[in-house]
Amino acid sequence: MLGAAVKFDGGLDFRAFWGYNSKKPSGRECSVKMSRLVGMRFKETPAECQIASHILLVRGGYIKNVGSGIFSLLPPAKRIVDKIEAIIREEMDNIDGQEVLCPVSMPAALWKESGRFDSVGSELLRFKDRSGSDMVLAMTHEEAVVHMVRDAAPSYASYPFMVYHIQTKFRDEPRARGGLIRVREFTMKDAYSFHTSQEDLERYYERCYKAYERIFTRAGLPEVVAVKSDSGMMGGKVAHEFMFVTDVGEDTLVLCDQCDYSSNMEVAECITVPAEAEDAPLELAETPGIKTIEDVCSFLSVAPERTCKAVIYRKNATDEPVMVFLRGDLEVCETKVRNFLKEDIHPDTAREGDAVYGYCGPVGLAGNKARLLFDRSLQGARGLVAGANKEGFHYKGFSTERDCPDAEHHDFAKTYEGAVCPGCGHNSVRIRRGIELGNIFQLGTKYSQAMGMRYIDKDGAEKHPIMGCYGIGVERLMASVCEESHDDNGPIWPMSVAPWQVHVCALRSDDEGVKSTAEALVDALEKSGVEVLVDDRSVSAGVMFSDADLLGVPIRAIISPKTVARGMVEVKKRDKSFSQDVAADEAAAFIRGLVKEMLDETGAVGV
RNA sequence: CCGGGCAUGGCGCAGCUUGGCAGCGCGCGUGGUUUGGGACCACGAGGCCGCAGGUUCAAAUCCUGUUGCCCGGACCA
Repeated sequence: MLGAAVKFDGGLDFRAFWGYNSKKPSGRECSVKMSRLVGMRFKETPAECQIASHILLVRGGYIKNVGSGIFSLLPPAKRIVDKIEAIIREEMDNIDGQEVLCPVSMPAALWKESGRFDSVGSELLRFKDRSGSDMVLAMTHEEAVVHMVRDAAPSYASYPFMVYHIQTKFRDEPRARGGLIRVREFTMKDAYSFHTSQEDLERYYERCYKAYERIFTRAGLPEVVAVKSDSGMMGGKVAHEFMFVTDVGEDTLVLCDQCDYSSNMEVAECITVPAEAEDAPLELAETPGIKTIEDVCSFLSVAPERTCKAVIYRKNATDEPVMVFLRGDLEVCETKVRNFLKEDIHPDTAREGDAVYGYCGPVGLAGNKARLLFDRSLQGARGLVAGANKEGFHYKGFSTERDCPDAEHHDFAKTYEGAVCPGCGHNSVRIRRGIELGNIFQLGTKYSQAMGMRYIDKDGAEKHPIMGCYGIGVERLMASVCEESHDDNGPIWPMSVAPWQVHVCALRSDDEGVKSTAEALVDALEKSGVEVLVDDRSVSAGVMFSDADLLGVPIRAIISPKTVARGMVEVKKRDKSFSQDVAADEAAAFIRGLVKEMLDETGAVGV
C-alpha cells in the first residue's frame, strides 16, 4: 500500500508523489494536496448534463462518463462513496448482518435454477465465455447468495441470519439518464436474510426498516420517506421503497397531508366517490368524428368525470385485447392491471373486429372476445356518457349496475392530486416525485424453493427458509445528497460523507509565512486524525475558492498574507453559516472541535 | 423499443445553407506583471471535423450507410 514512505531511487517520496501525506488507521489516506489531486474541474456546464447533481459532479471532477449509464469515479467521489459504504456497514453489522462478497459474473445456470434467466428481460446482460457457456452479469444477487448459503444452514438452529455485500450491479437499462440517478452499472449494498417463520422475517424486516432510516439520516437525508411498493420481478408480497422526494425523481409518490400514508403510485389505492345522479334511460347520441374524452366532453357538454372511457391493452400484438373501463378523468395504472392479470400487457388500440376505435364502451359487448376489466371508479356510477361500440355514436345515461350487472370492479386507476387518502379519508392526497434510494422486500420462499435450499426444522420436517432482501444504491445516494445539499457553485457535503473534512486554502503559498502557517496547521490536523485537503497551488484567490466550492468540503481554513499578519486563520463553513478568525496556534484544536461537532450532528462512522 | 436532437482539440461553441488554408472563448505550457471570488500581457502546444463508403479537381460542408451520446416517452428490484 501507499502508506509507508517508499523512496524511489531518485529520492522521490512516493506518498508525496501521489499527494498523500499520511494515513489513518482505517486505511484511508487522509491528507491530499490539490496540486496532486487527480481530476479536472470545469467552469462551464457540460452539454449533456441536465440536473444539478450531474452538472456539479462532472464540473467538480467527481465523475467521468464512460458510456451510456456507465461512470468512473475520481478521487473525491470515491472518498464519498467509501464513507457512505462505511455508514451502511456499521448499520448492517448493527442488525447482525455479516458482510460477504459475491461475484458480478456467474454461470447462467444459477439463473436458470431460479427461473429468472428466462423471466427477466434484456436488462440482464447475457453472454458466453470462451467455452461457449452461458454467463450473466448480476443485476441483483439472490441467486448468488442462495448458492453461497444453501448448504451452510441445514438446521433450524442456524437461523435467522443475514448476509450482505457491497458489489457492482449491471442492469442493461434501455435508457440511462440524469447522471448517477439512473445508470446501467452501479454499486449496491444488498442484504439477504433467512428465517424459519414469517413472524421472524417480519420482526427482522422492521429492524432493517429502522436501520435504513438511520443510514439515510446519517448520510444527510433525514427526509427520505418509506413508501409501499410493488414487488415487481423480485416476487414476494410486502415491499417498501425508500424515496428521496425531489422534482428530478423518476418515481411518482403518493403522500398525504393529513396522515403518514405513503405509497408508490404503482400500488396506491385510488378511491373515488360516485357523483350523485339519478338513473337515466340509456339513449344513443350522435357523436360524429368525436373520439377522445376531451372532444366528447365539449361536444356533449359533460365533465370528464361524467364519462366512462375504455383503454385497450394486449399481451402481445396478436392477442385478444384487454379492455379496461374507468371514469373518463382517470388514468389506468398499468402495474395494477399487470398484477391483477399476472401477465405482461402493453398499450394498444382497438382494431377492426374487436372494437370500434374511439367508440369503445361497456354496453353490448356480449360475445366480444376481449377481456373486460372494470375500475372501481365505475362502481355505482349512473348517468355517464360511454362509447356505444358503433362508429359515430355514444350512449348517454349509462349506469354500471343496471347496464353491466355482471361487472366485477377492481382498483385499476392511478390516484391523483387531492384524491381521498386511503389512510385517513381526507381529500389530502399529494403527488410528488422521488428517487428510489433503497428498497426492502419480504421475499418468502421463492428463491429458497426454486434453488433447493432446505433445513430440518425442530419438528423434523424439511422446509425452505423464508427470505427477505434489502438494497441500497450507493452512487445514487451520493447524487441525491448532492441534489439535497448544493448551491450554484457546488455541492455542500454533510460532514458524515464529505470527501475531506477540512479544506485548507493557502492563498499565496509562495509567501513564507503563509506556507509555514499552512504546513503547521495541516500537520496538526493530520495528527489529530482530521482529513485535510490542502490547496498548495499558486493560483488566484478566485480559482482557489471556486475549486473549493466545487469540492464542497464542509469546513474551509483560509490562510493568506493578511491572516498571517494578524496571526490568525480564517475558518468558514461551506454552507456560509459560520465564519470566524481564530488564532493560528489554536486553529487546529478549534477546527478539530468543529469537525467533531458537525460529525455528531449527522452521526458519522465511529462516533 | 418509439419519437426528437447532437457528434469539430480537455470543456463550451462557430463554420455546413451556397464545397476551396479548421476557427473562437475557456483550459493547458513558457516568460513576465499581478494576488481575498474563475486577473493581465506576450509567445506556444494541441484536432484524420464520430466511423465507413460515395459524388467531386477539391468534402467538416453534398449523398448513402453506420456507431455513439443526450432529451421526451415506454420499460425497470
